[in-house]
Amino acid sequence: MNNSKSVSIETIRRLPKYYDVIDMAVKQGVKNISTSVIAEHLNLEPILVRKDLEQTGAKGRPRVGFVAAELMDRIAGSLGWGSLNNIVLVGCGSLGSALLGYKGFSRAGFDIVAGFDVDKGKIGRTIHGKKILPVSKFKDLCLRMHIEVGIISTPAEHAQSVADLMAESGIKGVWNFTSAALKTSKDVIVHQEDMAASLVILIKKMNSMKKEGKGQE
Amino acid sequence: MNNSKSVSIETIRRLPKYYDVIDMAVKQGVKNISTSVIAEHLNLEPILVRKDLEQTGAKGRPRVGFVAAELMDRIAGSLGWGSLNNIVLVGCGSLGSALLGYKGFSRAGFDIVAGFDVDKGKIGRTIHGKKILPVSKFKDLCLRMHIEVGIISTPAEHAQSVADLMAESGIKGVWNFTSAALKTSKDVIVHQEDMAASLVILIKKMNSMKKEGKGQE
DNA sequence: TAGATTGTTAATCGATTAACAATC
DNA sequence: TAGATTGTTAATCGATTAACAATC
Repeated sequence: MNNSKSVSIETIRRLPKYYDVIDMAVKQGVKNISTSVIAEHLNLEPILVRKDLEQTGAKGRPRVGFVAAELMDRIAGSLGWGSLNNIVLVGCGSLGSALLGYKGFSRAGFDIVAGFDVDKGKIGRTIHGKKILPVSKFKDLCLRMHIEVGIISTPAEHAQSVADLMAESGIKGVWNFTSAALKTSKDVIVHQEDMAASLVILIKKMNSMKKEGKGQE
Repeated sequence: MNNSKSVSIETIRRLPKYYDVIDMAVKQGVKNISTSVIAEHLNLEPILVRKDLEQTGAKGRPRVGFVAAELMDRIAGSLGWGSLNNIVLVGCGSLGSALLGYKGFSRAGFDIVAGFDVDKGKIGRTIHGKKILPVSKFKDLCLRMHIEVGIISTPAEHAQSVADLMAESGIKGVWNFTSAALKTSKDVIVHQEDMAASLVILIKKMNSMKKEGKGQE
C-alpha cells in the first residue's frame, strides 16, 4: 500500500521483463529463481538485476535465490499493478482500436473505460468490448469518473484540440500517439509516444553490436 | 553519410520532439530558433537541448540561434532518417494492422514491405496499402530483400516460433509487441515493447509532480 | 556598444558495475 | 563443511546541470 520507495524509470522499464521471465519459469515448475538466471535470459548483468530487485523490497536467500511467486508479487506491487486505473482514449481509428484491445493493459491494472470519436459511423459501436462514445460526452464522463489519464490517437491535426479538451476535463496525464507537439499548461504531463524513435534505438543497438563483433560473422 | 558521432539513447528519444517543435515553428514562419525556445515548449532545461543539438553537429550563432531548416536536417541525419530501412511484420491483427498504417514510420525512412499472417481470410488482402502474405513466404522474402528488422504482433503464444523463424531468415533485430519473453541467440537484438510500462512511467511522473506541488492546488 | 545566446569546460548527480563479506 | 548467491559498500561511468568565456 505504501509505494514510497521510489523506483527509477529505467528500473520500471526492466521490471516487467523480469516478471515475464519469472512467469515463464514458474509455468515450467520452477519455485525459486536467482538473479543470474533472470539476467541470462535477458542478456543483462546479474548485478543489475539484483539492484533492480532490491528496489522492489524483495528478499532472497543466499544459495537459493528468490521465491518466484513472492518476487512476482513484489514486482507487481512496485509497478503499481495492484491498483486499478481508469483511462480514456480519443480517436478510434486503427491505432486507437488496437489500443482498445491491447491485452497488456489489464495485467497492469489499466482499464480503458471508453473510446471517443467524432465519426458517427463509429459512435455507438463496440470495439474489443469497449463502447465508442461521442466526443461531446467526454468532459462529463471524465469529471464524473475522476479520470486523470487520456490517450490521444486521432489524426495529428486534431491532437491539440483534444489535448485542450482533456485539460479542461481534469486530465493530468496525456499519452500522445500523434506526431503533434502539444502545448499544455505545466500541470499536465505529456508523454510523447514515438514508435519511429523506438525503431531507431533498435537499429542503433544492432549497429553497435556489429561493431563490437559480437555477431557470428 | 558518416554517422560515426554516436548519439546517446536518451538523446535519440528527445531529438524527434525537437524536430516536431521546430517543424511547427517553421510552419508559422520562423527562420531561426534558439535552444531556450525549444526547451520552453517541452519543459526541458535549455542546456540539455543545447547539449543534445551539439551531438548532431549543428552549429548555431550567438544572439541568433540555429537556422531552423538546417537544424531539422541535422536532427534527421543524426536519427538516420535519410536512409531507407525495409522491415517486415508478422501478425496482422488489430495491433499489426495499426502498425502497418502507422504514419510516423515513413518520415523516419522505415517502410514495412509486407505483413504476414497465417489466417487465410487475411492473406492476399491489403491493409493500409500493405500486402498480407502467408507466413510460408516469409523466409524467402526476407533473405531475398536482405531484411534485418522484424515486428512481432501475433498472439503471445506464437511469438517464440515467429522469433525462431525470423532468426533463420536473417533478421537481426526483433521488435516484440507481445508479452512473451523471447529466447534468441545472442546475435539477435530483441526490443521488448511494453505499453503498460509506458503508462506506469507516465503515472509515476504525474505523481512526482503532485508531490513537488507544482500543480495548481 | 550592450546583451543575448552559443560553445566549452568543470561540477554534480544518478545509474551501473565491481568487490567482497554475510549466509544459507 | 564448501560453495553459490545474496546484500552491502565502494568505484566507475555517463548523463545532466552549472558556470562562464566567446561572439555575433
